[in-house]
Amino acid sequence: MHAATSSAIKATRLPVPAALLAGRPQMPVPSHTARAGQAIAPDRLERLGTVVRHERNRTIYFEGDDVQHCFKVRSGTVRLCKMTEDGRRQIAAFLSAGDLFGWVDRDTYSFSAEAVTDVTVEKYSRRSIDDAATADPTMMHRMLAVVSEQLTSAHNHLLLLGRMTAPERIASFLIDLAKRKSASRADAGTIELHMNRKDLADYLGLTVETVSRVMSALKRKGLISFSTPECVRVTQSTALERLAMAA
Amino acid sequence: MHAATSSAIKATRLPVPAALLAGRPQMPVPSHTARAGQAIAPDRLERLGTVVRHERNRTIYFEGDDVQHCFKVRSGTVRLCKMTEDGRRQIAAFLSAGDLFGWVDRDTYSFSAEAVTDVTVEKYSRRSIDDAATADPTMMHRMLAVVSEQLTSAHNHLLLLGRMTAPERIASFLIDLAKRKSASRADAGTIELHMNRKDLADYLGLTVETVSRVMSALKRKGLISFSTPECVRVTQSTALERLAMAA
DNA sequence: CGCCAGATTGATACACATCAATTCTCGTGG
DNA sequence: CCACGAGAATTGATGTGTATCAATCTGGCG
Repeated sequence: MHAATSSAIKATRLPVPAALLAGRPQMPVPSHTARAGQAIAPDRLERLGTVVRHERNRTIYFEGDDVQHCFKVRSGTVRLCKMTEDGRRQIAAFLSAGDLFGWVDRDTYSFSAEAVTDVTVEKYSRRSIDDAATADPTMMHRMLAVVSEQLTSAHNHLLLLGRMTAPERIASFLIDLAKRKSASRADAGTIELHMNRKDLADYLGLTVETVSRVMSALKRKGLISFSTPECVRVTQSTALERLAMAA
Repeated sequence: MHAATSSAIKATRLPVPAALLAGRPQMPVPSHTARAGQAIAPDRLERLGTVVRHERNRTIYFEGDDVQHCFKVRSGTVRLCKMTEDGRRQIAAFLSAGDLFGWVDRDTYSFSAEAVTDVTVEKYSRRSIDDAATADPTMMHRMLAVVSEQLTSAHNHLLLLGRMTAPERIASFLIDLAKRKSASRADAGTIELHMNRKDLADYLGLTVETVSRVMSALKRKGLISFSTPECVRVTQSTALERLAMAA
C-alpha cells in the first residue's frame, strides 16, 4: 500500500519564478489575516523544484510515507486525509492554488495527500529545502508561519467537528469557501466546489445523505441556490453567517 | 474579556538550565516517535524566561490576544480551548510537564490556554525568542518540529471527532494517556486524569453523561477500573486497544 | 439509447443528547 | 469526629439529530 507513491504523469524540471512560500494561507476556516508572503531568496529556490501532474483521485503520497518532499499546489484541488482500517475517512483539509503542504519537520507524513481534481503541484526535495533554509534563515521562519496557519485551521476544524450541528457545519464550510474565492476573484457569491458530496461529508464528519439533505434544505429556505451539485451560489450570506455563528 | 490575561500569582525571573525546546512531544494522540530533543544553545536562553504560577481554572491567555509570549509547562495540566458564543466548548489539547504551547508565528492566539490544575509555566517573550532564533538558526528548526508535531496531533484528533464512536473516543484517549505516562514513568496501567468529566467531554466532543456512561460500561466489562473518577487503571489494555482500533 | 456513478429523497433505526433524579466526594465548620 | 452542603459524577427515562437502509432521480458517456 505504501509502495507506489508516485502517480505522476508528467514531471518537468522547472525554475520557480515566484517566491515559493508566497501565497495565501492554507486550508479552509482561516478567518484571520492573509499574510501575503514576500519573496524569500527566490534565486536560491530556482531550479530546485519540479512541476508534477496527478490525475483525479490519485494519491500524491500516503500517510506513513517518509517525508521526502514538500509541495505547493499550482492548480486543481488536493485533499489531505486519514483512513481507519475499516474504511472510515476523515479529510483534514482541501488545498487549492498557492497552498503548501508537506512542509513539516517530521519523519513520516501524518496523512495522505490525494488529487481531488486533476492537479499540478510544484515539488521540492526536502534536502534542497534544507539547503535553502540554511542559506537563508528567514526561510525557516516562513515555514513556521505556514505550519502555524495550518495548525490554526486544524483547531477551527476541531470545533466544527466536535461541537457544531450539521447545518452549522455546512454553513461554515460554504462561508469559508466563499471567503477564499473572494480573496482571489471578486466573483461574489458563486462557489465552485470541485469536490463531490462524499468528500464534503468526509471533511465535515457527516454522511453523504445528511450533506445532501441539509444542502436541499438551505436551498429550499433560499439561503443558497444551485443547479449542478458542484456550483453553489450564496444568495443570503448574512442569514448563512447567522446559521454558522461560531466565533 | 480580553483584558486581564495575567492571572499569575507569582513571577520569579529564573535561568533556564535545561534546554528549552527539549522534552516530549506535545498533546495526546502522538502514536509516533518521541523525538527526544537535544539542547539548543541553552546558554542563550538562560535568563530569558520567567516562571509563573496559575491557579486552577485561571486563563493564561485568551483566544484573540496578541501573541506576546511562548510557554513551556513545568508542572500541572493546561488545556487549549475554543468557545462558541453560546457557550459550547472544544478542547484541542491537554498539556503537561515538558509540553510547549504558544510557539506559533502568528499575530494572535487561535485558542485560549487555561490551567486545568494549579500550574507552573515557563514564559518567554516573543522578542527574546526571536533574538535567540536569529543567533541560533537551529532554534527555528526545532520550533518547526514542535509545531509540526502539534499539527499531527490535531489531525489525529480530527479523525477522532469526525469519525469515531463514543467508546472508541474514550478508549483512544485512555490509551494515549497511558502511553504518555509510560513514557515518563513505568507506572504501567494507572492513569491520573487531572481533569474532570466536563473537560474530558469537551475534548472528546461528547457530553458529561455519555463520558460517564461509557466509563462505567468499560469498568463493568473489566477493561478498566477506578475507585475515584480521576484515577483510572487499565486492566485489559489489548481489549481496550481493539476497541480504539483507528490507525 | 441505456448504462452507471453520483445525488437526492424517503422510511426507519439508533447513538448520543437532554432532562431529571439520586449518589458520591470532599472541603468546611460545628 | 461527624454533620452538613455543594459541586461533581453517576444513573435513569426520554427525545432527537443524524446514520442507515432503500428507492428513485439525474446527468454524462460509450
